[in-house]
Amino acid sequence: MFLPVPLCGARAPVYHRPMISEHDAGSLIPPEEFPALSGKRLDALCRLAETIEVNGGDRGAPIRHMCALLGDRWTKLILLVLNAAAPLRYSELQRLIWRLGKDERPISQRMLTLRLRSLERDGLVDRNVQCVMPPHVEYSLSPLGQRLNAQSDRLINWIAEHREEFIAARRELPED
Amino acid sequence: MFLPVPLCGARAPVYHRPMISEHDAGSLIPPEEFPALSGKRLDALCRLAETIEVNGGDRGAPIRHMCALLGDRWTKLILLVLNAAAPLRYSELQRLIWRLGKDERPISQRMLTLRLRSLERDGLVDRNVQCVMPPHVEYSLSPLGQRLNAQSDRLINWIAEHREEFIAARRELPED
DNA sequence: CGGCATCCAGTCTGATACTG
DNA sequence: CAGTATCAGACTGGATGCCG
Repeated sequence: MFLPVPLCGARAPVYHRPMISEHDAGSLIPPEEFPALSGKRLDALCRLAETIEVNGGDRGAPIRHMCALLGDRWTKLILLVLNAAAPLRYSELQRLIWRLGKDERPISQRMLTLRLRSLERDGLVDRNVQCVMPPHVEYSLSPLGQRLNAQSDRLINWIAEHREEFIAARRELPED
Repeated sequence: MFLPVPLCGARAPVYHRPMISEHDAGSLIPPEEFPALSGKRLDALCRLAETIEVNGGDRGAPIRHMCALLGDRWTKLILLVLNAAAPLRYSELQRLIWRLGKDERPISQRMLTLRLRSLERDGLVDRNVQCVMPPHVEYSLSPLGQRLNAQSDRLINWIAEHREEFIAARRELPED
C-alpha cells in the first residue's frame, strides 16, 4: 500500500459509506441530503466527482505524498542542492545545506539520513556506494526526481512571487 | 513570525553559522571546504544561492507552508470542494468530503474545524457567521485561496498524470 | 447546527553518543 | 566518512462528550 500520510492507529473501525455509482450525480449527491445545492454548484460538484480520484482518497496518496515532500522542512532543499551539484557526498550535502539553507540551525544527521532514505525509496534519489575505506557514498537525483523538481519549481516560484500577498493575507482570529 | 513547520521544542540552542556575503561565492562555498566542486557545479550552486531564499530558511517558510497544505490529508480536498460549490455550511462540507473524498473514513469534526481555522488564519478561506438559532455558518474561498487552488492544480495534475511512474519508481531498500 | 474540551495513542524531530 | 542507536519532548489526529 501507498500510505505516506499515516493513519493514526486505532483498530480500524468500519465505516459504512454508501456504495454509489460514481457517475450518477443523483446518488452521489442526493438532492434530499443537499437541498441547498442546485444548478451550477451541483454541476461543478459532479464534475469534481469525476476527477477527484486524483486528489482524494487512496488514489490521491501519491499526490499528497509528493506535495508533502515539498512542504517538508528539508526535502525540497535537498532536491535543489542535488539538482545543482549532484553527485554529492553525504557530508558535502550536509555542509551545503547549512551554507545555502539560510536556516538558523543545521540539518541533523538523523534527519538528513531519514530524508535521503525516504527519497531513495520513492525513487527520486539515487545512492551510489563505493565500498572503500573510508566509505564513499554519492547521492544524485534520479531522472524522475529531476522532473518532479522542475515541475514543483513552477508552483514554488509562483508562491514566492506572491509571498507578500500570502503574508499580508494572514489574519488573527478573534478569540472571544 | 511565520513558522508553519514547527521547530521541535528545545530551548533554542545558539548555532554559529558563519556570516558571509551572499553574493561572494568564494566565501559562501569556500573551495578549501569543497575541493570536489568546481566549474559548472560550482556555478550552479552559486546561482542557487541567489534564489534559495525563496525555498530555504525562514523566508521559505510561506512556501513550505503552502506546499504542506497540499500534502495534508484533507486541506486540498476542502479547497476543491469549496472551489466547486462555495458557499457551503459546515455540515454540508463535511458530508461532501465524505461523499467525494473516496476515503475509507470521514473527516473528524476536530480535523475539519482545525483545517478550516488554519485556512481562515492564512486568509485562504472566508467564514461567514449568521447569528441565528440554530447557528448558520458559511465557508467560501477567498480570492487568494482561489488563485492558490488554481496554481496548485497544475502541479497536482502533473503528478496525477505521472502517477504510475511514481508508483513504479518506488523501491524496497536492502536492509542488511 | 456548529462547534469546543479532553484524552490518548502514535509520530515527528533533534540531541547525543557510538561504530565499521 | 557515513552513518546507527537511543532517548525525550512536542506535535498529530481520532474518539468521545458537552454546550449555546
